[in-house]
Amino acid sequence: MAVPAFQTSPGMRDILAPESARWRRFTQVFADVVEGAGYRQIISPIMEDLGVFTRIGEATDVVTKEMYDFVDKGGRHVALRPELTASVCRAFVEHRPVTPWKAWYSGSQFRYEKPQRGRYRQFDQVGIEALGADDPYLDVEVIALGWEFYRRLGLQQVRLLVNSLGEPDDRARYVEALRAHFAAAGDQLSEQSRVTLTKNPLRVLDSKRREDTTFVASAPTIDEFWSDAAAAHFEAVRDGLVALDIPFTVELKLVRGLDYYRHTTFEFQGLTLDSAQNALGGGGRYDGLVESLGGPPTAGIGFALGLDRTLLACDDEGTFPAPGATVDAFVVDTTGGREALVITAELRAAGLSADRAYEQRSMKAQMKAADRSDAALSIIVGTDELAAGTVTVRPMRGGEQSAVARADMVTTIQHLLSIHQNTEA
RNA sequence: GUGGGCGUAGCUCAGCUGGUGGUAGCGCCAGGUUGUGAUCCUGGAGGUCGGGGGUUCAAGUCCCCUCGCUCACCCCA
Repeated sequence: MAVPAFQTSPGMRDILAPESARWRRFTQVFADVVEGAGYRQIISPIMEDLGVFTRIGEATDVVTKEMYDFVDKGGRHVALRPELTASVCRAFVEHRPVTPWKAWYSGSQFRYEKPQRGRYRQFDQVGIEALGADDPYLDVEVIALGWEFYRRLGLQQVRLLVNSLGEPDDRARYVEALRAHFAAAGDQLSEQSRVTLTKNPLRVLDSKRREDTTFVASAPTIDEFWSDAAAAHFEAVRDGLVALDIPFTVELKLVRGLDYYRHTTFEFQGLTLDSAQNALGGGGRYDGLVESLGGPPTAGIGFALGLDRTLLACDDEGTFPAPGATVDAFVVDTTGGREALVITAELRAAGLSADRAYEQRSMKAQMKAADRSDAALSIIVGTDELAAGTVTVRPMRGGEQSAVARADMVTTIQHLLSIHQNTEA
């Protein structure tokens, strides 16, 4: 038997440069936006007790069939986090920070699903959560930060959908109305939707099957069931969005997949992504989730934005490209490599980025490597330079090369780089 | 989880109805240029044709299984 060629597990992958640098920048841009609004980072464990996530809702697919759960060696039933809102609420209960508590996060999450483009078993999201404030204008702030993030990435083709699921009682009455409506359709409804109806009538609204479209279209809408308080809350949210000039569409049949939402829900759709995976991100208000995790009654709202799909949208719009990698200086040494070792260390100590070649390759090969590194300068050391105590500094993007005394090398290079930057700017 | 499509060098791909030695481009390495990259020329390395089994005188090409990717459903980021 030959040695097996290992591959990543299904739905999981390696992110190599330059895409990895793009991921890093993605998170950095997000952090800049939300830190500027008073949100502070939380780094939580990648797995939790299973119970933390079952509070998301026993009827959600995320809990019932997509959980990466197992029993560890201590007999604890744990799960890789399928989302981060529940973890953040668990942390809130555990640490009881002063409210309003505003946190942001980034990281991998796991759902055991059949992989598809833009849908992986290990996927990355960035998000924010604001706990302890029941204020419709906080809803607006949260939505606005998501909107601003897309703007910073350069995305234009994003649509914001908003809805309100009302208060728990409103929602319960609406669910009953939906159940009656779809039940009346009998077996004209698709078989799968009839199954969904028994578990979670709300999600029948999400069906994309042709048999269901007329019944979905004629279904009652949530606005008929809003209490006065719920209607007022949603009215304030819409008014706030208008005040901030954020365009939105009220979508009364917008049903998010997680059961804990009440009042405001919203979703950002990528208009260039015409596949079924067009949700770039979404969120909503989840007053009550903290309580279900053993904490005091606490209001909460937040969102999560998917990294993969957002980057696909960026690709489509030709924005936020992967940054190119470059280096200040590449050291070419034909005297054995010892000089290159010392010179790169000296340059790095001076705060410059420096790379070099290995294995004593030919000068031509080393120059080729210098070119490939996209270095601004190459620093050449041959037997002549070694004897004279100099190095040859060669600009790689045009200009004359020159001999420089070793003692003046760093300052000369710093000078050349600053000139170079000025001419490029 | 269900169904459709695909799987040939590091990458992008030729390979017609199974028939004599598996393409090409890019990339990589070396030489042309006894110290100078990005251009040009020449040469070279690199392939279990995803894996396994079967049909056949003969399989990259047909059949079955399997793995992976992809699209739709489901669901969602």
